[in-house]
Amino acid sequence: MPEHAHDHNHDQAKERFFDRIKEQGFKLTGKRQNIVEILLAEDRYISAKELLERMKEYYPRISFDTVYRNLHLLKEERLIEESVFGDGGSKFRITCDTHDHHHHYICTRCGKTELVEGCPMDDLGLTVPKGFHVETHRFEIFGACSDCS
Amino acid sequence: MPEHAHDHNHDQAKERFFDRIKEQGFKLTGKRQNIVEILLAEDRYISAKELLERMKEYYPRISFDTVYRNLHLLKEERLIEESVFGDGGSKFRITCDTHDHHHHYICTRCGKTELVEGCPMDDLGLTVPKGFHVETHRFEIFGACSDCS
DNA sequence: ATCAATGCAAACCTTTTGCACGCGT
DNA sequence: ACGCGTGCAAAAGGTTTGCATTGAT
Repeated sequence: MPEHAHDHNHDQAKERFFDRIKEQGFKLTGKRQNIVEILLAEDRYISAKELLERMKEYYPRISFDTVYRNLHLLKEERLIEESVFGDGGSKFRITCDTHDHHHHYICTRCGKTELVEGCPMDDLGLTVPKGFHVETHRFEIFGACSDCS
Repeated sequence: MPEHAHDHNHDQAKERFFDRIKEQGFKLTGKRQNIVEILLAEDRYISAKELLERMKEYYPRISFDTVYRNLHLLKEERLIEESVFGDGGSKFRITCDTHDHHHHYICTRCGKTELVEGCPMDDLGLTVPKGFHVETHRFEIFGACSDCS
């Protein structure tokens, strides 16, 4: 893959996210663009706090409420994913649109992720207890990535 | 199983938990006993808030700090388990000592659990990414139990 | 021009901490 | 008697909300 191909894919992905926002009837504001850009460039789980700090570069007056409101909106639209880390705080990452349903290896140091192959709900041959109605599940593998080891 | 057998097992289990606390050099205070008793009787995930309310029956002056301090201690000693629910708040349940490592079906309404047979880390045949050092994992299945459906 | 999005401030909820007193050992 | 455990009060941290203003369409 040529070196500039990555940036091209990156821009393509960005436009796809922007289109999704507009299609859903939400305004494509600078802050929303900025959130998508940051999450897309980082490609890892980052906290609302870190996101806020990064956004202050372009929007010095931005505050937590705007960040959270947009994160909730983007999550509703399934453009980003949320995970509650060990310390109880949430972090967010851009949705990997390469796969539909998936799970992650998550680096607890830097938030970087790798896809898990398969899903325990499909592959584990589970016997769901009688009368139990499954709604959601959570499968996450935490540890240190190769860079952070 | 005769009707009183359950209570007998229950008392046996209770004593085992109390012994564990003493063995580790911690004082067996009334509040610690009460927490174990409540969690043992409930046999489901309950929040610090609910626990506090229940304990007020016996200890009207008890406050959150004591509840949390004891929950942390009991969790350190692996006598209880913690799970972060969808709303971001933690809930706690007595450790099922019947199995060592395990996962749960968890009712999001009442907190009741059922054991999951097997563990995705063992049974999924995972190929851990090169350089990734696995430390912990989380696998939980949420839904409505037969009582709450 | 319209109505959603934002900034500000304040509230909210869960959880944690410092300190002096009380209780299990 | 000793020192951990507890209550109180206050703070911390992350997240949410009401309201007036700004800005994308």
